[in-house]
Amino acid sequence: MSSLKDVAKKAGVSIATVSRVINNAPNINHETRHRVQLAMKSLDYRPSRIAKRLRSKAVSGNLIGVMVPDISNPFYVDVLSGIEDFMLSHDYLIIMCNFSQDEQKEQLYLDALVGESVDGLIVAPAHERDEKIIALEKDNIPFVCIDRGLIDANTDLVLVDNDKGAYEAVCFLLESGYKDIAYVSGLPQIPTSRQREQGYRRALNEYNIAFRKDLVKYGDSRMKSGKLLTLELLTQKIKPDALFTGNNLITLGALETIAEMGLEIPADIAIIGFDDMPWSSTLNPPLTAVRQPAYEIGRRAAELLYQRICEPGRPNVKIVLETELMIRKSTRPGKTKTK
Amino acid sequence: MSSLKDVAKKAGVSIATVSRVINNAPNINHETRHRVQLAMKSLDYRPSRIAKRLRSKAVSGNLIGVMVPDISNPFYVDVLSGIEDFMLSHDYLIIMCNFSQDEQKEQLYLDALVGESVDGLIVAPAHERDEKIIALEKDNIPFVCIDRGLIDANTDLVLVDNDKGAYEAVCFLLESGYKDIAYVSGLPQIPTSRQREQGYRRALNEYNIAFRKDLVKYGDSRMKSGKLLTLELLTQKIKPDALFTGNNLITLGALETIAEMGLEIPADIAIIGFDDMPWSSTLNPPLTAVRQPAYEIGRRAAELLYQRICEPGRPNVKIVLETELMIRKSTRPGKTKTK
DNA sequence: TTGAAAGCGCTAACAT
DNA sequence: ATGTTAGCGCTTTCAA
Repeated sequence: MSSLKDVAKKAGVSIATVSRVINNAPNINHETRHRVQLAMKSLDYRPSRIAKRLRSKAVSGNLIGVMVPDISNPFYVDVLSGIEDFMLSHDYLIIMCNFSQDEQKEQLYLDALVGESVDGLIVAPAHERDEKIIALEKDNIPFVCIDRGLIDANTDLVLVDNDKGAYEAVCFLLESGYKDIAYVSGLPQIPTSRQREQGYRRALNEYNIAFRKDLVKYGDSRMKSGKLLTLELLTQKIKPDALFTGNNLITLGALETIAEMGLEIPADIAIIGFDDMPWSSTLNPPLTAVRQPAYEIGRRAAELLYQRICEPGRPNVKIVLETELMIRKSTRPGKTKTK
Repeated sequence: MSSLKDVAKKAGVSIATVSRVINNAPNINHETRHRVQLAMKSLDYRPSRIAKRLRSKAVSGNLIGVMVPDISNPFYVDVLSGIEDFMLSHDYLIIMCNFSQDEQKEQLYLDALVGESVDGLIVAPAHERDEKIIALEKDNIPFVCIDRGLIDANTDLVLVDNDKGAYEAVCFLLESGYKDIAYVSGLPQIPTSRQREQGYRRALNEYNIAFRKDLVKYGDSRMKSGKLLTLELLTQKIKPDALFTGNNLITLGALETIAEMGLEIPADIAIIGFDDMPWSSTLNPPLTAVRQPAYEIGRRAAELLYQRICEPGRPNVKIVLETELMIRKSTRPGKTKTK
């Protein structure tokens, strides 16, 4: 790899001049610039981003970190796409960290990211009291939270109205005549799990249906958990007639149990999932789901981070995006209030 | 952020000594080491990975780049997981680059990656004559290819026997009595697309079924393309009675068209997809698919890269993993040779 | 066992 | 309009 020095020598100028043409500073002789550019071409010069970052951290090092809890979750994949699209167009690279909802792994990654002198972070905190994330403020490294807010810190934040999304889904179920609606939750320490439960309860309440403990099951937020929890639900004495599943992976797991038990949707059991997926309509039957604008979340978060990097002092902003209930066929039609 | 200098001052030693305890060099006074460690703790010291990388590129900079053509494809997500799991345990960070099968984007990323002085790359080349990748050899940066080999270069390579996987799938279709089997392909310049077509043709040949041009459709490798191509296929004069789809996204698209046309699987049309997905069994009906060990591919590739970083001179190795036909319900049973 | 100092590739004063 | 130079935080001789 050739360096500034090599280019300078070849072009017969000082390294400062080369640096100037690279960052196209004003006041450069036209002919000089040309000569330098030629030298760069012929040497196949590519600037060292790390040297640049090491030298001047004020200015863009063009690298950010993204911490997601689960890369196998299509939701986060879409978020990542949104982040990547925005960042690429600003010459930023992304270090992807998949911390698997494991706080030790999270800390490992955080330290490494700091060591890389990233310009900023986009993070889905493990939970709302995640001091490891809060600590970033002390280190003065810009970050924006996605999906999950921090309780003791005022930060940039992009998420969705989980309570409302859940509320609408459960109301829809209730209006369709379902009464024994179960909620298959993810990890209760994750804010979204609880906000969605809140919406669920709010809907029940509104329709004067008593909340029943045995109809809510907590697990981790993965497919296997959804599968197991659903099995529990469908084999206990009081069986639900409808399932509200806490995220897309849980939904998939639930679907598997339902299929294995030979149950029909919606004849035997109805289901609405939180998170829509590109293939939701190809499921059996097409799945009714609460759609989060995942790509948009990512894109907005990236925008916010970029702004903050450029202008560290600006006030924090919280962006709440809307969910959308995608009504398909996993629920029996009809507004019959009688079950 | 505190630096070596800060720690050195606090511990009352030179920065060289601090560096030594960090890299636990031999010959350090026990008491000194302790003092330094204390200082590091109290200052919350985290080493600058970029300074390290800048200084000594021979030794591990602990950063690699991964270039995938499509992060929305669950196959690559699994590959990424495999890479990440291995690399994390070796203190490596991953810069994720999603080049979207766009060669300009690919070049952009490649340059940036070189600028980051990554220790190595894991790449799925855009096609088998991708000179941008081959050029990495000149720059002396280690890389291993996944999923797609390079034709003019001898490299480390991890992939699957695509020909065989396709062959088995199509044979299975043939044995089940299907005769007009279509192949919904991805981009023909991608080696896997062609290898899978090869397997398809080989099977046809074996069963004395003439290859028919109008039963093979090429598109890009995304869901929409699968959807469109399938629509073409199912509305043309000679309709196929079975579909062999070139990758998971294409499969999903095909499924969508089939559903929209109100066709039943396998009664009206059979389908086998290349690539299995975690939710294949929850599809309607459970999808028969050619499973690639994606996670394993990633893991092996990471291993290979790590080895090569440690021992640049070792001979190239090519790892060919086996596919597995996951027989489920998207195909009509029976060995009837009569259609 | 420890320290001093050079230098990795770059930017940003400061000179000229 | 261009050159000189001092670092950024680290590793690594070379000395002591």
